[in-house]
Amino acid sequence: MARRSSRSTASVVPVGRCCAPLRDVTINDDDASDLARAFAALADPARLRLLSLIATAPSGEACACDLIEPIGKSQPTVSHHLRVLHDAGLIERDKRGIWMWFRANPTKLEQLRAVLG
Amino acid sequence: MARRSSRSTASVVPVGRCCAPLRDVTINDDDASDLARAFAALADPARLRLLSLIATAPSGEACACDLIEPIGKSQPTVSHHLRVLHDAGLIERDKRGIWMWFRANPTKLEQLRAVLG
DNA sequence: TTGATAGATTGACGAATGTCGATGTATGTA
DNA sequence: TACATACATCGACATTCGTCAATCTATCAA
Repeated sequence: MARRSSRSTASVVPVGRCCAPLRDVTINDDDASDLARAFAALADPARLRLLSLIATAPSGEACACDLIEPIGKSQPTVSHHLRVLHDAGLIERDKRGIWMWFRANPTKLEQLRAVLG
Repeated sequence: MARRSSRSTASVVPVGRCCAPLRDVTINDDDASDLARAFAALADPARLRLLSLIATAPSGEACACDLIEPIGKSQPTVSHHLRVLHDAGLIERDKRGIWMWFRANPTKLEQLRAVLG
């Protein structure tokens, strides 16, 4: 689901292209690299907590300002992790006024689920 | 960390304990660390290919001897990656004669799927 | 314009990771 | 016994990663 603004909030990793379940077809090298990047974004406790905090937010989105304290790391560190999640396509972001709002990208999550299926 | 193996085939990370879907309940720090370790095992192209090669093997299992050439890395490197997958609980292993046989652990894969759901 | 606030970026650092050659350890065979 | 094979472990190295203090940029209000 895309964004087409020029200051794009586009993610670095394409969403929804790859792949069949790992057990169905042997994955090739390129797809493996793309997928590995996505899983790498999930390979950190702080990022899993961020994703969970965002995904469980009542409105479906969370402001960065509300994510720093529960994570217990510095603002630059949280900003870095949010960037990694965004680059991996796992979250989308939207600046409104001074605040940056984040929401989970269910399409990407479903893609990863499919690979493990 | 490295419980310097006895001969146990037990995985380091417990299987099937954690967790509810990330979007249902905000994950706590301990569960996030466990999960991050599992996803870290998937965060490398060589390991994803190994897992896929094993999971797509006609008999459901693959010998290490047949995994080195398709990965295109040295024998110690492949051995290392197989160990990481095993420690994460993603594959099981079984030594028969001279050969070490590996198969995917569907329970662990399903656990990770559930977290992303 | 000035000041305050939210968040991103930079630069530096130690820790963790991927890789391979060399070597060690089982297992099977002659 | 001696030797070959399959795999694991060790030691070393370059690269990547997580982290924070300092700094920069954008937005809004007075």
